[in-house]
Amino acid sequence: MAKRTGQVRAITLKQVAEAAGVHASTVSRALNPATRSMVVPEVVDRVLAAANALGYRPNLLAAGLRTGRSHLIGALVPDIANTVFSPILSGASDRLASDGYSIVVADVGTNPARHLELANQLVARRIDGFILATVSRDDPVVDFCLDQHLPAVLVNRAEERRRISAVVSDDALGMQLAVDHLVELGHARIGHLAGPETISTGFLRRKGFYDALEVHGLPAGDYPCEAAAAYNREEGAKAARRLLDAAPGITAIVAANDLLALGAYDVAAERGLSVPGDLSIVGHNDMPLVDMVAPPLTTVRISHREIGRAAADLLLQQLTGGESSTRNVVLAPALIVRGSTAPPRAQSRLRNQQRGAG
Amino acid sequence: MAKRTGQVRAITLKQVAEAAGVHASTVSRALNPATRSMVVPEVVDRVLAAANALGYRPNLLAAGLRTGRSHLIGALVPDIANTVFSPILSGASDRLASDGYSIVVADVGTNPARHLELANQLVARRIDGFILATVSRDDPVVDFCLDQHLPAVLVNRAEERRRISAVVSDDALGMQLAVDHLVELGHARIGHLAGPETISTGFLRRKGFYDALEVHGLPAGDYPCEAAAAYNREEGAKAARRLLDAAPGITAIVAANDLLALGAYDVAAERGLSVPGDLSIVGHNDMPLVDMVAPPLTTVRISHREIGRAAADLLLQQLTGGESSTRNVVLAPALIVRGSTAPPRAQSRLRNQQRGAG
DNA sequence: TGCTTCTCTGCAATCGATTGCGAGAACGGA
DNA sequence: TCCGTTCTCGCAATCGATTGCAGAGAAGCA
Repeated sequence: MAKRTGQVRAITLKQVAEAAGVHASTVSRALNPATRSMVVPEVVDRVLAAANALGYRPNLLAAGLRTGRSHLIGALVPDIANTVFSPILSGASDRLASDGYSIVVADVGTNPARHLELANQLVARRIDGFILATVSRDDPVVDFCLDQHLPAVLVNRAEERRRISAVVSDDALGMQLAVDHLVELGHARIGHLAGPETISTGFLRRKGFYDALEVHGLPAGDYPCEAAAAYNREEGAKAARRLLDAAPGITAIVAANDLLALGAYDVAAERGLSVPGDLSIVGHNDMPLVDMVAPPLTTVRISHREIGRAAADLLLQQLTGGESSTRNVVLAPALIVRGSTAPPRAQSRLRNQQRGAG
Repeated sequence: MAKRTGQVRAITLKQVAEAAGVHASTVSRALNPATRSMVVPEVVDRVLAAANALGYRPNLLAAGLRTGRSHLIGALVPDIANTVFSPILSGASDRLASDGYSIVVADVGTNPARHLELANQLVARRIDGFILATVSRDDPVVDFCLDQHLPAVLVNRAEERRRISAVVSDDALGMQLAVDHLVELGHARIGHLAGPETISTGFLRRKGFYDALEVHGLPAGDYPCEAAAAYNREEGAKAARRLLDAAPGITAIVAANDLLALGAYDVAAERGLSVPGDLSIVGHNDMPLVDMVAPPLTTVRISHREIGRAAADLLLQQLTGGESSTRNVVLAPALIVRGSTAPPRAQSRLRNQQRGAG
């Protein structure tokens, strides 16, 4: 008697048509606001009533097959669980949902060979567009989208030749804010804990850091910089050790990312350096909970949710308006001053090192 | 000359058939491992060669329409950006991807009216199954899935009548571990900072807390408990204030969630109570970075990624094996002892309060 | 050789919605 | 009354892959 398995059979257009006493094509037109004017109001009412009574829901697979538009957006992210990417997804999903689009997420991981494979899989699903949150500076998926004329928007990273629209945080401004803040506090010897060169933010923030120091006329010889192999605490700590070894005179570190900054915290603790007494540290991103660490991290805040929303906006414009001119949306970050930065103490670093060694 | 808009037209089955000199149905059979045996190897090779040469990718929309299986899984989560749900998604996505399934995420937010609406939208996409990460104890979507015979798996919460498979952490065990640890340290007056009663984890952890105290034969009168209105720091702080006001004698707090625990940190700081000297605090979940706060939080670790993976497993079994017996997978949490718990100091709370007030 | 049984492949229907085209009704003007 | 428009609506093709059915040919058997 009861169905053992398999869903309840859904109501189809044809059944609504039968119930309303009209042809399926009429139902289709009556239900679509764009074509509703082709049907007399009386019939529209009858169709709507029948559709409601039966609880009709159009089969989006069938509609997608016919129209070529699936109303699905593919999102390629390196890691869904990353606190940078998940708010981006959330913001984009929010914006897209209000226009009837859904997001299919593909966690591409770090293996670049998988990128194209997963992109192809999404194309096989006939997704209408891509949100590319992948991070590497030269990404084959970008060319892939260009070749196939697939609508796409980059987030967190712009395409150097500006062939694809992008939404990014102003990394140069972010670094400028960080450096300005430290210079104002009196720091003159500032080091940079960079992200990987192959990742766009790693590259751009490093450049931003140099440019920012330039503005203050600080001497080129005092720009120590070490790049971490990955954006995590362990690699941040390793790079921080190299940085402090290579440039023991620095009184402040600007990190390319909060996790790197926390790696620097670990190293400071190792070496008996107090933060911010002996060493000021600035992060980037304002991840959740960095206001709770000891000391609370001064960092550059980026609204990732906003980035996601803006990316969705750009994509929708491409999809609906046919707006095809590529453009970059640059969102301004803000410096959040907390407890990890303070004026430098003269000689304090040395004193502490001795105390730590004793 | 160049296409102004619209994607490059994709290769279809028919084109492959033409190139291989066979009928489309033969191509379909040759490409599908399950039906490949119906085609002679020589033809299979020819078809595969043609498909590869043309770069053929089957249109999953068309296949889904015909077969009724979209190979899409819908995930309903309250907040994609939440550090609890994003690893669940990540784990599930990982597991599903290896079987050719993709995840469509729907951020349902807190508005329960939207739940059914979004669920319906996903059904219209002909998703093959649901992963329900929604949190409220009575969720209309559960009945919806049952009514429509839609395969579904709950995560982080079981269905009381066991009508749907679920993957959960053992909340009772988690609370037992926390309480055991505190009792071992010498605490006798322990309070509970509970989650909202309407949320399943809030309810179950509270129950687990009571049961755990019972095991140690601790008197019923000493079970102070205050429930937060939501799982966040602010509400956690409010509830912690109520808890400390109502039961000033407690020397330890077991929180239902890390964020609530951090709210308790804020209140401890407000009142001049040192953690763990005057007050030990235990969290739940082991969110990223809680090892970096001051003091590092002792908490019950749940592997949310593992939960996601297990949920995907259960769902795939339902989808492919036809395994329809509902079952609950219970994952064991682990206590991670860090710096926020210590033996109670006799009278220390009082002393500190006086010092704080002075 | 004649008959059955298999094996392989092609034919055509099908999934459900959309849409170009044309038929018929309604209407206005002469 | 007749003709040309305009407005509604139905017909049927279409999107691209899957699959039940049947037919062609080969193989097996007497």
